[in-house]
Amino acid sequence: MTSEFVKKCPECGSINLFFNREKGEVICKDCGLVVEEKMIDFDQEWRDFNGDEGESKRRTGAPMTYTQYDMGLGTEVGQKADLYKLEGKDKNKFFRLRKWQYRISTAIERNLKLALAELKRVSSYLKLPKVVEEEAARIYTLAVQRGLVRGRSMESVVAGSLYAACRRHDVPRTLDELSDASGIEKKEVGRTYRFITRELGISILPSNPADYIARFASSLKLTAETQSKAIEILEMAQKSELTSGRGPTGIAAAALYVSALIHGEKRTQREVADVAGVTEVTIRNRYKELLDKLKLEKEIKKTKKRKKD
DNA sequence: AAGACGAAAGTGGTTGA
DNA sequence: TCAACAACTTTCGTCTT
Repeated sequence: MTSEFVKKCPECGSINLFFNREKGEVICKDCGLVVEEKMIDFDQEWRDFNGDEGESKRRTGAPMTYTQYDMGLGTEVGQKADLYKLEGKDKNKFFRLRKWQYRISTAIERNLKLALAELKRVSSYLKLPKVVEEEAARIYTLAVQRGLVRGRSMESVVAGSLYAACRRHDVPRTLDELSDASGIEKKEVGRTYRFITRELGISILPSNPADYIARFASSLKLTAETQSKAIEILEMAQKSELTSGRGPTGIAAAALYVSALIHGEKRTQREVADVAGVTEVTIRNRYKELLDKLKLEKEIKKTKKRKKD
């Protein structure tokens, strides 16, 4: 559909891409190829296309975006160099667009400034890495350009963008955490998230339970061994097809719970449930499934015996 | 007394007609 | 657009440690 979100380096296939904010470039960390450039300058206003009608250059997903940027229709509409290239109808269109740009740009600019401030606030509250913040800013900017904010609160779109950025960078935060940090209702965050990812054609892999383990484990002060055991359990669970369709956090929590039992670092279901943001019941269900399919009872009994000694 | 367990009813979201 | 459905939650009573 759209090529605005390059996921892999076309040269070497690496997914290790780096987004340089100042230069507005996406660079492949592995081979150094500039994958995308002139994408977004965050200090620049962008025009809104809502006013355009008919044969307008509405952004409907075709990768025209940056081409239009190159036509000089960004902030500085009306550079002489651009005028030379245009004649007749194009010229009229050019002026029409410039008028719109002028009229709307201040509103967009103000919106973006506010939004990016909010984004920074939430992001730092959640201690998110810089790349995620930048990705979120990029997503948000795209959303604004497409007029996706209309009818939604700015904050919720910010939260949705952040959530999407987290997912894309495998640093998942739960919807609850986003909700808590942004003050937006959980379901609203989820809804906007789905909406903008669909509209922008961003593909997101279903999040991997293993990504949650490290964070949960450290909240629970569990040892590294317990952690890696939990990941082991997760892998086995995945092979037994216990993971598909279930909430990743619940599975991660259950794996941690079991693994803690095995290593004699028992935590209550309540404790684990709290840090994972699920209920005890969910942990119990997952836990039971894990025991059923993965014959882990023995290992747990072993630790129990060892305790007696 | 606290934690673990499980049943039952409710919620919000997805799917397929 | 609506109903069926799966996953998850809430609530509550019972069992175990």
